[in-house]
Amino acid sequence: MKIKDIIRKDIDKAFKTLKYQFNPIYNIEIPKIKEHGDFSSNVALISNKLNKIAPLELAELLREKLEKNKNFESVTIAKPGFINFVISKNLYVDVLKNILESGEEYGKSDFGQNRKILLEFVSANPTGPLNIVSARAAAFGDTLHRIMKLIGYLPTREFYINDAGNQVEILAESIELRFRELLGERIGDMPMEAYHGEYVKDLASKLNTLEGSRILHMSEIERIQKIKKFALEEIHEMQVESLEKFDVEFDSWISEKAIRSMGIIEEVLSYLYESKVTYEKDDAIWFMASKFGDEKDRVLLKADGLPTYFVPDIAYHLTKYQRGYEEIVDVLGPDHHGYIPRMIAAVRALKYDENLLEFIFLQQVNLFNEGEKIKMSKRAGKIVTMDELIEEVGRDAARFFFVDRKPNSHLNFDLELAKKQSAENPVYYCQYAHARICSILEKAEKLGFATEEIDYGKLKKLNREDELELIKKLQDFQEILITSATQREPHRLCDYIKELSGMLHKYYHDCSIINKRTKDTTLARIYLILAIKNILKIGLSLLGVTAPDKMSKKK
RNA sequence: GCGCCAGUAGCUCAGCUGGAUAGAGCAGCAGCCUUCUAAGCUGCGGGUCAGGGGUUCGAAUCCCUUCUGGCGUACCA
Repeated sequence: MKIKDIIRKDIDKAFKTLKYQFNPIYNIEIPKIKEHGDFSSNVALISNKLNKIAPLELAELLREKLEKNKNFESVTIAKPGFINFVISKNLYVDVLKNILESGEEYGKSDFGQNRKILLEFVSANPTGPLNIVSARAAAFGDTLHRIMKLIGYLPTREFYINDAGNQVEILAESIELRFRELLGERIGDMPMEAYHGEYVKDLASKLNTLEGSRILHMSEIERIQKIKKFALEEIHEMQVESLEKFDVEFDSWISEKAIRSMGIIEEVLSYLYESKVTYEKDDAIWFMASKFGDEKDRVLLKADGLPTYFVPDIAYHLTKYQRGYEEIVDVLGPDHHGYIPRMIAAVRALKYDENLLEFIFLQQVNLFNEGEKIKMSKRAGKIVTMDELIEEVGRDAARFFFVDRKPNSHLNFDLELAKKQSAENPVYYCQYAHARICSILEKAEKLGFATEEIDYGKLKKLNREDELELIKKLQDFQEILITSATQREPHRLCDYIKELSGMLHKYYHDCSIINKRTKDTTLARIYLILAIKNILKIGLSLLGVTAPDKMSKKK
């Protein structure tokens, strides 16, 4: 049980003995200032309005009740009506014991109650290599997934492949042009709308190896079909490989083509027709999105009779509901927010619960090189790919860096800086903390301190203020996991790891852990850093970052 | 024009969903290696939380408004 939960229980109990109304939505937090105790609650302030009693008086009544509780060393009240707690050392010891006993399993909980959550992320167009934005999405989504899984949710990672649209046609045509060029034809300049990246040439060349010139003898339709199929497979494989390098896997790949062929589109359309929320105008079929909160109506079927992108997307979202997910999370790029109202409108029209559906926007990634912003354009072929990024800064740094900020903040990434100053990247700071502990443990082992069997009685020896602060920090880990998952803000975990690492580095400097003369204290300290190591390792692995035992020395 | 996101130290960003004296990391300056790795630690300077109103015991956080930046506003996907 978390310390905060223990305190909450005690406060609730104390409150019930008083004859006052109380507001259960109060906070328990770790105050910024040490003088305010280990933990602090605003329960008296919050409940103030429900009663005709001054918050300070109410706090005093509570204090009198809580003071007798053995969980607390002291309970005091402060200014407007805070109640501040200094907790008993037994609670600290319990925290450490718990971490050490659980080992790598620590952090596991049933908080999520096996709720089925769909996480859709990346979902990049199958028209080229994954770019930086996809890399951010991959790191974000995957970490969120790992955290959710650990705390008892049942999350599914899903990638939606837009393999049925116009852009695939254009890709195939681009490849064909490069292919003809390869065989000696003069093609002149590539059309504006074509894909210009080098990978198009690579694909053309591979196509040549596989098929040779015989595909030129096929009919136009047959040929484009052939190239499309080839390109989709190749690019899919390329993307999967990039993701693998990033240590990101998906549980489910859903193809737009498959959705189209499953009859769901027809299902959606006929439902909408029957609900009388469509009409015909200018030879097109429209959905009355404005009746469901969107700013205007949207086209479902174009004048040429083909569905817009919107329709398969509705169908896709329908499958999310039909598959029984209790929370549906779409992680989207910054340029898609305009389409949310229409998707919600569609969900409403289909009579599904829009509250299950949630959108997260990852803001754009601005790449800088030597202080200059790099313009990216997929079609023009000017693009820094995910592979290039991993190549340059490494997987650990890239993953950490992408998760280490709020999702809806823009991300400025200076490649040159990341390369030059890789040693100053926060990820090294955290990894070093882990490696540092390993090296202390190595020394301890050489000196004959056994760590296989832990004598929990020794933990009482931890008395230093920084040691208790460290334990306090450790006990916060589970809560960080929960808020990271429920708020969809895994950057909180990065912050936490950075802070814990900082505390460890400082502790290392202020206190020599191994001291042959005070064996018991040394053992207790070893147990403490073992617990820290455990948390660092778990935390880093949730981020997809390695926790090395050694760092090679900087020269 | 309308909509979404943002605006916090010179730079990059946190700020636990309304708490007490707003914090890190870079960059700058000054120190710390015979010791468990100096990829580290300590100290100093640096702020009108974009501006202005409001809500209340209490606001960087919530509401209104102005300004600035990014993105969106297709019978493209």
